[in-house]
Amino acid sequence: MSENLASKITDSELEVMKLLWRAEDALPVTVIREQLHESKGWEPATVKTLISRLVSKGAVRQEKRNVYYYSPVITEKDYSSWATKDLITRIYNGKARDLIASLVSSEGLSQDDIAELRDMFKVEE
Amino acid sequence: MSENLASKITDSELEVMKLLWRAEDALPVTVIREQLHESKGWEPATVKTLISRLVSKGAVRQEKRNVYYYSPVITEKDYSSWATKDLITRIYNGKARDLIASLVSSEGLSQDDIAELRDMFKVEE
DNA sequence: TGTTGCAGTTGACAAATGTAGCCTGTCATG
DNA sequence: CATGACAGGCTACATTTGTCAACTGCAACA
Repeated sequence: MSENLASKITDSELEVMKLLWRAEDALPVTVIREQLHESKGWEPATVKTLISRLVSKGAVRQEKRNVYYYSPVITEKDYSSWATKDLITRIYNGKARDLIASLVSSEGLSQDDIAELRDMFKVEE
Repeated sequence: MSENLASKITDSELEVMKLLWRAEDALPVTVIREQLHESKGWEPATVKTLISRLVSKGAVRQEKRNVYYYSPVITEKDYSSWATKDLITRIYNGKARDLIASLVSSEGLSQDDIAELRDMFKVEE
């Protein structure tokens, strides 16, 4: 892993981040816990651990009200940009266009996708 | 991590794979060891461990000559396709075009890249 | 006011990962 | 033939990650 702030978000932690990103506002543990129990079957303790780790890493901020409320520090956009760049660095020798070339060749894209992309690049003049 | 064969290749192991991918032919440990000592400063033992793990995982095949020669089972193309798809699944909600949109917006692509891509999509009719 | 519930904190523990040493047998070389 | 280098196989050990339980204190509620 090329080192960075966003880097250290692990797969499990990412699930928490996704939740926070989707939320309008800061969330109390209660909500996070419930949702991740639903979707992932994680026990309260597990969720608490993940949140704590994210806070230590500076990826999530806690805000004191009656009870702590949590909100993301790292934005989804920042994170996905970072992750993408990381992939490109590690696997495509730093060449973004190699990534796309790979996508285009290996049925990673549907015909629709390709059409859409063609438009995208047309407009993007 | 979405599970798969290629999945289990770790960052360190990937360095070994890259070497094998670049090689025309199967390589003896000697060569692998030397190169990774150069580029990564890894001790012989470390390299041996990585190779062993790759063999157990079925990502690398060993072929007995005087001494074992190693060659990749998983191709670079397969691996990068998998890794890319994995990124898309995990971060872009499975939508490849979101990945590309992200690249286009967040200066992940140079003007040259974009021009090149436009051509790519033109031809790719 | 005593009791119960849960947020926060700490500790735990197995599996995976990064990194590396030791031992043994073989093979080339003196 | 004796010896030294090194391949292969096994072991080791710290750190990270995935999962979770136990303890502690506050706060609501009977």
